[in-house]
Amino acid sequence: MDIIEQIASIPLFQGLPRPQLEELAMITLAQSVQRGQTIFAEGDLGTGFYVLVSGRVKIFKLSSDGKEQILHIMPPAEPFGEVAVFAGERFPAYAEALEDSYTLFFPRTAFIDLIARNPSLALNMMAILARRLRKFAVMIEALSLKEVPSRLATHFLLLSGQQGGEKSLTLDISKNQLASLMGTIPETLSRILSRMAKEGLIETSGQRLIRILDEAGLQELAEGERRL
Amino acid sequence: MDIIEQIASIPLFQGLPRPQLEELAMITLAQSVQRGQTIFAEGDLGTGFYVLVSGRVKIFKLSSDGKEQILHIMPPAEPFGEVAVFAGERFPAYAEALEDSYTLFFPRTAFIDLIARNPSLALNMMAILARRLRKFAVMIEALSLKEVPSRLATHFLLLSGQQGGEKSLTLDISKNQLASLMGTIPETLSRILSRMAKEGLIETSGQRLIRILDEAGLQELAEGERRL
DNA sequence: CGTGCGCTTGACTTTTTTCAATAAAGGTGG
DNA sequence: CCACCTTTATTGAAAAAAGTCAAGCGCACG
Repeated sequence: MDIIEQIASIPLFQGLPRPQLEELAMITLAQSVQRGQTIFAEGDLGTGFYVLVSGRVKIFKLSSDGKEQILHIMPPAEPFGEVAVFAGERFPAYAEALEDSYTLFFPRTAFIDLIARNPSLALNMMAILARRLRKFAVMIEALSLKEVPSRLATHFLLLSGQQGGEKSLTLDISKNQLASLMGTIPETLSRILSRMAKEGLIETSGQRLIRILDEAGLQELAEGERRL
Repeated sequence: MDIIEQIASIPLFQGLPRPQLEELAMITLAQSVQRGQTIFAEGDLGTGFYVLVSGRVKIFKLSSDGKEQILHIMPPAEPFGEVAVFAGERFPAYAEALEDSYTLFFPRTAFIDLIARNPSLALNMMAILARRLRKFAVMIEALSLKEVPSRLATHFLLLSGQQGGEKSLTLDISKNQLASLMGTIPETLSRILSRMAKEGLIETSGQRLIRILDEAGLQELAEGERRL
């Protein structure tokens, strides 16, 4: 697949006329990154942003004692690092490839220039930023209002919802990473999972498969009306 | 002050040519809200967004058991509710006036229309969204990485930094609300404040004045290198 | 077939919350 | 301006939740 096609298939660029896609292709830098490799670090100069074409990337913050808090796990087709382009010059978090990945890099100035000439691109971009804000608001609520079992139940229900009500969930990250995403540590996560299983809410098979057995029960947990 | 001047003084609309300011003024709805009054509720249809002209507004989420998590305290000149305009049709949180306030309301369709014709407005809007994302990322980090004393220390240092290194801070919200902002409860906040005072890190006078006595000590707390 | 990393489990400590009672502040109306 | 009343803040004791440290298991990978 050539670069223009790749660009055209990114939701962010949906609706852009052909000539501007070509223009984008001219300024794009294709980049392969290996699993575990850092794409950018917090504080780095943000001279542009990335779009993930294939693979998976985690965006995270690091505390002074080295613990990491995952902010996003980026699936393909999502832009990342774009906040630096609009809000300031420095990246506010780290980005690291979880798998061998392939990204496109868009330099800041050329991109801003393009936006200035293309309202539909601007609207796409704003929709993406707004959606992300919404997701963060949910995360903040979850982190601060609820205990870990509630957060976890919320997360499972959300995943299940995203997968069309599917009762069998495949975690796409390790439990260590899930713990970080939930704002806790692996030990606590592990204990809570086994308590959930003991109460017949879920069933785990292998280390990445989770089956929801009692959706209503999880719902109660999520809302704090029940405890383990 | 007439509406056009009010609009022109809002950073979001910086750089808009006069005719478009006039256009905006035509579609704007001025609105007074009293302290304690709800401006919109989570789930309400977002037919537009607001800009705060005077007063203060809190944006918050409510858990099923009624506890609230404050997401923002909006100062004058800031837009709010704009996420609904770009990401979907429903407001993702509640907005309530903390003081008697005065807002301008901008209907969604007319605003999107204007953006489509005005790149600089689009860029302003993106900068605001991006800045907000950045702030949320910091909040998520704080909520999940640190214990309450660290979060509080971080918050004080941040406030002090915003006020140009000023050592005397005036809280612009009640301690109940500060507790919610820190993701904890008033009792815990109260205990931690008194421990901070006992250790000579801060000094409180009245219920809204805090003086930083030992900045380096707060710094250590914030970074988890010290405990109370 | 062993080594390593991720995951689990147990005992213990620390932190935070809960519940309840009291104290202080701020605003209101006399 | 004061007394009252509501709201907001503080404090104590006990319970619960989460984190730390340490040890052990198991599966994947070389």
